[in-house]
Amino acid sequence: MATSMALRVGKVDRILDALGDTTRRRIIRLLSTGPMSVSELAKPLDITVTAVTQHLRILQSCALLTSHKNGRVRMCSLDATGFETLEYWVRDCRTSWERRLDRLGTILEEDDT
Amino acid sequence: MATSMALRVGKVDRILDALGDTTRRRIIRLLSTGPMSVSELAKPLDITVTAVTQHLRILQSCALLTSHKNGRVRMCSLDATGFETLEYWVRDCRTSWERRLDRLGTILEEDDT
DNA sequence: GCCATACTGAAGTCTTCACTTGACTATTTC
DNA sequence: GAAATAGTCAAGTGAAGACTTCAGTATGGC
Repeated sequence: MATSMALRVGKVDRILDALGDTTRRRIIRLLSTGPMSVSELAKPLDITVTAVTQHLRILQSCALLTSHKNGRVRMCSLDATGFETLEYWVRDCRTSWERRLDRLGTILEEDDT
Repeated sequence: MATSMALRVGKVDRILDALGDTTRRRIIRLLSTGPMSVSELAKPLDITVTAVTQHLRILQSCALLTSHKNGRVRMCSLDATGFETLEYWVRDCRTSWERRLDRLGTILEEDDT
């Protein structure tokens, strides 16, 4: 990222930055089948537990994931909070210009490439 | 990205990769107020038109954006298709383990960090 | 207590990808 | 037709960040 970024990024930006990585998406897919520990995640992903921890921190910081440590084992599960935030954004994003289309649809016509 | 990636990525993966960039999100926010040309986008973003074109290609390849060239001017607008795909994914993702929580909620209890 | 297990932290490497520049191809206007 | 405008293409640069390794800190079992 050559752009400034990180300077006052909102919730949604942090969520989309987090989801913009293959490994983190794979973590989410794994967890959608049920809670898993750090090393249980590392195995199928075929990366070190350190790498997993780093991803967990990011996913947790934008409320896509929660974890609680039980003894020496950290158990991870998905967090609805972040997904709800994202869902609202996507819907807003879609409807905002669908409304515009409705308004204009009857008035204008399009030309194609 | 040090991971292999790009080897058989699905629609949603492409969408989330696209949205995982600040500039592309800013393009989407600009377009949510109405269609704009390439150079109209470049101005507020404060990057070259070349850079904008590159982002447009990516956004278009995952159906977040459509454009039609009218003379020498390319007009860009958002495309509902990609956003719908994403909305479904987010919802699925959320509900999949909310159902699990419902099933387990009455049976087990949690312990905290 | 001692060894194994489960994870965390700091520091370094290496790849990807966002952006630029410079040259080129339409279109529009005069 | 020349000049200006709008955009595209190819190639190169720089930085962000996804990994790794190695060392360190709990916790659990013997």
